[in-house]
This record gives sequence, structure tokens and C-alpha cells, in this order.
Amino acid sequence: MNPEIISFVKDHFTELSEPSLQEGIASAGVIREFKEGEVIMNFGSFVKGVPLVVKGSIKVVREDEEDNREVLLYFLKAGETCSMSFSCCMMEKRSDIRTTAEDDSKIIIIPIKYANDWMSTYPSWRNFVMRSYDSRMQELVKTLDSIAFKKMDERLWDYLMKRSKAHNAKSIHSTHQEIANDLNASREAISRLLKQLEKKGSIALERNKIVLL
Amino acid sequence: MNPEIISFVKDHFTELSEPSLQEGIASAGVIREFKEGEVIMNFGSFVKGVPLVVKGSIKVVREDEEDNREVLLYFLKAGETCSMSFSCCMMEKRSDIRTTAEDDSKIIIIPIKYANDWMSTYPSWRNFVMRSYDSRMQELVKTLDSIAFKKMDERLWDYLMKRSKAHNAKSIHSTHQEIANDLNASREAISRLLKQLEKKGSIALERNKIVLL
DNA sequence: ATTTGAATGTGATTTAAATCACCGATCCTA
DNA sequence: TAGGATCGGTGATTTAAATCACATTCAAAT
Repeated sequence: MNPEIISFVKDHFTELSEPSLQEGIASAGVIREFKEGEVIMNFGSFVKGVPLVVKGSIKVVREDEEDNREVLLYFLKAGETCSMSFSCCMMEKRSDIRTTAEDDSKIIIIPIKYANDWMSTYPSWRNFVMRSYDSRMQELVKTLDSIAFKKMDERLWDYLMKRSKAHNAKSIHSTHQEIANDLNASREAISRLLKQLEKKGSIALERNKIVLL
Repeated sequence: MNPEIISFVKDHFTELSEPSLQEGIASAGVIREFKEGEVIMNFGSFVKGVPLVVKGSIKVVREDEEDNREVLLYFLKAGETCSMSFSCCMMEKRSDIRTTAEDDSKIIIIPIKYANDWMSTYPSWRNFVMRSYDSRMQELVKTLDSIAFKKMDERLWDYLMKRSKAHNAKSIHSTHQEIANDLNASREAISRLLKQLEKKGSIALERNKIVLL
């Protein structure tokens, strides 16, 4: 039983307000920390538990079956959980996603057994899980929209906004190539569009860094 | 209490095997039928219950916020449920999708209250719901992959396969324009690609109809 | 301080698909 | 059966982005 966990839950998961559930999380949960860039879970690995993010920002991507190209699914920040992982461990199947820490991050891992039991015992847990499924689903559909309908310039802008939100900072630390990968675009196209944004005065470009204005 | 429902459940939802759950579904559920092309649920409407598909094929699409373009999300067939609807009614919010009957279809509607209660009482129901969330999620991600990585010819072929599977038939009854809408492409492009497929001997083209060979 | 490799900038070319502009064929209905 | 509407076919043009081919800039290591 880890009292630190209780305060994390109170801070970031207000919905999970039953004291006995909070105690359950504090007893069953394990805190894990990841450095920026560190891979939390890779393709093909078994998921040992449900992750509750308490600090930082997690990037969730999926790898294409044929090629080894990636699709960015979404970012997770404090107060959120990964529904994909959730269903993975419910179904006891291998992960088809990869999660990496975008920033230094802290996560509470809830072993499957508890996550599952609580679905019947705690309405608030059940609700939390359902709500989280729902919002992940919404995210996915929005991403779909975006890829289907929008042109690169708008997608890039949306992406910069999303990342800035996930980090809660106005500067984004990565190379044009990395951004191009996330958007499934060419590095040149991204460089040119970023230049345009810079000319418009929306951003400032530095090496390995983009500052939103 | 409707004995017809029990047999539908036994036939198509084998996972839901507890007799008391089956009886619950038979008591609480309402059978609704829809003709081909009929709109089952529209954008913005409140979702009154969870739909279990027992016959036919349901098309689930989402409308873009800005333009009024549509994205095809997936097809549902007998034995499946719409997670989107599920979360909609759990959250008691308006639908952001539209579902239409692709074929003449039959659906059992489970009122929210029961669908929700059963989450705690019946592990098999809970599992069914979770599994369904999972597979819808998978579908979405696959669609995402497809839009992000594949070229029109391949997407078209996948689409034809998917529709043929959903209908369980080797002929597809729609116009090139309708297919173009689903794939978010131009009618001309689809016509040309279909012609190519015909030349390769994969399909035969008729007015309003495509036959897979 | 010089090298070396990664990050970025930029022009030229190619490509998939959208768009535009029209055609004829087929169906429906008055 | 005549006439409009819908469906499908096809060429020409335009467009967004990928790709190719470099040049430049920067930062860190030798």
C-alpha cells in the first residue's frame, strides 16, 4: 500500500473517488517511471496491466502490417489511460501498438486481475474505463477525419497544437524528420510547410525545436 | 419476454450463454427491423439503447465537422454491436455517427439501463462489450492504416472485399458515386479503377452492380 | 580547429488523384 | 415513345505531395 499513489489518484483521477477503490489502486498498483524517449511497451509484447498516466506525456503509435511505417494514434497525458492496452490485457493478447515516453513520465500500472475485478465492484472504475474507451475512440475518429479530409498544412498545424497540449509547453522538441514520420509525410514537405508557418509568424524555427508564438 | 429473441441470441451471440442473461435480453430487448437504405440512427440524435445486430448489415459513417463529407467507419453484421452507440448511451450524449441498413436488417435494442446494469452482473456481458470495443477499435485503426498508407486501387479492392463479406454475397449493389463517397474519392477515379479491375478479370461491371469473380 | 554526420533548405521532376469538360448509354416516367 | 435524369466512360488539366538531387548549416567529437 503506497500512500503516494493515493495522492496521484486524487490529483489526476478525480472520477475515482471511492476511498476503497483508491486504496485498492494504492495496494495493487505499481509506480513506474520512464525517461523521455524510452519505450514503455513494444509491438508484440504481452500487456501486464492497465497504465494510468500520472505525469508526462505518452505517444501511442501503431506499425503498419506490410511496410514498417508507423501511424500516430494519439498522445496520453496525466489523468488518462490507454484503452488499447486495456483491451489488450482483457483479451490477453499481444500488443499491436508501441508506447513511448514523450517526456519524462510516471505511470501507475494496475495488474489485469484487479482492473478486471473492479469492473464489477466499482461503478466509477467501470465508468472511467468506458469513458476512456470513448475518448480514445473519438481521438481515433478525429485522426481519421484529419487524414481523410485535410491537407498537410492543416494536419501539421493540428499536430503542433496537439503536441504542445500534450506537453503543456509552447515549444516542441523534435526534428522535421520525426514530425514527418508521425504525419506519414516526407521530410521535405514538412520543412517547407514549417518555413511557411514561420513566414506567417506562427512559429519560430530552431535546430531540433519549434516554438509556437 | 420474447422467446424469438432467445433463439437469436443463442444463434448469433454464443458468448452470452448464461440463461438468466438470455432471459434478461429477451425481456428488456426490443426487436426492430429496417429496410435496405433506411437510416437507423442519425447524427445528433440521442441513443436510446445498445443495438445487437441479428440479421443484415449495418453501415456506420461519421460526418466531417466542417464540410459535410463522410468517412466510412465500418460495417456491422449479425453477432456484432456498435461500440460507438454503446459509449454514446453510457455517456448520455448525442450521436456523432450515422448508421444505415445496408441490407434489410434486424436488430435487438437493449435499453441503456439494462446494458449498464449487466456490466456489473454478468461477466460474459462485460466481456462481450469489451471485446466489441476492442474489435471496433481494431477496425478503426485498420481503416486508418489503409487511408494513411495505401493507394486508391488497393483501398478500393479492400472495400469491395469488406462489403462482400458484410453482405455475404459476391455482388455489390451500388453506384460508382456511392463507392467514391465511402472511400472519399472522386467518381471518375473509382470508375477508372473499376475498369482496370474488370480488365484484369477480377470483377464484372453492370449498371448499379459489381460482381466479384 | 577541423572533420564528420545530422538537420535543414530548396529547386526540378514525377506521381496519384482531383477537377473540369464532355460524351454516350440506359433507365424512368409522363 | 419522347425527353429528362442518372449512370458510366474518357480525355485534358491542375494540384498536392513524393521523390530525387543537391547545397548549406550546425553541433559535437577527434
